[in-house]
Amino acid sequence: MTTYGQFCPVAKAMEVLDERWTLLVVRELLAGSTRFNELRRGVPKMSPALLAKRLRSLERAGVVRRYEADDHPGYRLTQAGEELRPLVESLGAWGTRWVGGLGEADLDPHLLMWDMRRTVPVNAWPRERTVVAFRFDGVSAPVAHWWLVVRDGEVDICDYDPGYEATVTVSAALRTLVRVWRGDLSWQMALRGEAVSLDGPAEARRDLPVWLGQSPLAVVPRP
Amino acid sequence: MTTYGQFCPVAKAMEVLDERWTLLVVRELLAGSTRFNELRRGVPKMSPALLAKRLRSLERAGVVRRYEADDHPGYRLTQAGEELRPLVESLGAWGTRWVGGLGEADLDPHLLMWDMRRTVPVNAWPRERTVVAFRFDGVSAPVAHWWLVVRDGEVDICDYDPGYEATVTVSAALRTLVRVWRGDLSWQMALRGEAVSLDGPAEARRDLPVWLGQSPLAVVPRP
DNA sequence: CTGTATCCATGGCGATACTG
DNA sequence: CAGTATCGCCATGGATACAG
Repeated sequence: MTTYGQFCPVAKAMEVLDERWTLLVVRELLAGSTRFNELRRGVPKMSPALLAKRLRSLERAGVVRRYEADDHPGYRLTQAGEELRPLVESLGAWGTRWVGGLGEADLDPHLLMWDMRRTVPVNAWPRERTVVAFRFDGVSAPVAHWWLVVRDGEVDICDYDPGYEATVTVSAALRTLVRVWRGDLSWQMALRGEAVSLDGPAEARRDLPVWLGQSPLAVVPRP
Repeated sequence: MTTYGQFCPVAKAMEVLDERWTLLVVRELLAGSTRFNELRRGVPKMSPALLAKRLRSLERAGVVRRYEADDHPGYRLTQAGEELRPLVESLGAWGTRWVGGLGEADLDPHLLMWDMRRTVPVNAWPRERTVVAFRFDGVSAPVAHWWLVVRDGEVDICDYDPGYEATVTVSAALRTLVRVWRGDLSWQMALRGEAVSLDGPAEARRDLPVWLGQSPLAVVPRP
């Protein structure tokens, strides 16, 4: 941890938080991840060594506590860590409003599916098992096809065919679906312009935008 | 600017903001500084080359706009920059609550005086010229003595005797006065315990805590 | 599954000096 | 006053392999 040589609380806070990846790890913890590899999936481009290092720093700073339960370790936020929620939310709102341009490298389909997995409104889905297949155009084969399976309030994602027939198939450029997810583009506009196309029974096609919804930050008003 | 390879708005925001010093420069701009050397005084440990570099990055990111006026350049926040205010405030509140421990290197008297200069409640001061002298114990000679001069709603600080007689002299360990300023310790407690001693007419001694006040973040409730 | 160990290149950043 | 120019270190962190 490098220091600023200032007593200002903003500077003291940044000494803890300004290192690369730190607030993204906090974001994952705020989203409910606790296990090491669960955290990794939220920050896949971060090396495990660095994640371990950051977790130790955050522990020393009193933001995170490591615990052992059922013979497997886990991490949770302390009260100090939990109180970073408004800060991370501000950051997300600001990023939504003012940092729109996405590079090709930002378009990670795994992260999109992982994000859907944890925020999809399961209560809005049919009670019986429902499978949504995704086909991303212009993405290399191994990550172009994904499946979202919802059953009994449980959500799973696969990058292989789970064997059940898809209720709806969603086809779109990855960039387009990311934009819809972020709220840069509405479901309505995307479907009307055929930037996203759906395949399946009419009723399911009608309901799909409600099933998937959008990222929690999508509601942030744009400048 | 290093990237995270994530479309998440939190990550996109951090790409702009997570580099060392960046949010401290924004803090200075939010506090009203506009000129290059004025900004420098708020981040004295930052090299001018690095400050220039950060200002350019922030300009590219659309957070800051450089302008020319009266033949001298200046910097001001754009709307995107202004909207960082709640974020910086959250950061300050969090730092106040959870990052209390100050190292010796954090105790910079120049920053303390500079911070007072811009937030002192001038309307609470007498109308005639008023001088408060500071004597910091255990600080090397050239920065142990300071003067705060208030007249006609104008505040000035000097590190040399301005020639006018001091209305009140404040003597304290630098750490103590910093703690009072941050709100870690009340004026009342500090004066009662004689951690801070005042010299001057009774009325002025009584009013001094109101004249100086505390940092805006001092009101943040502690855990 | 939960991390460690090691290596290496990059470049960030601190320090200092200097210029229009 | 408002920055540039230059230098060089060392730490950051990316990559990969591996271990309990």
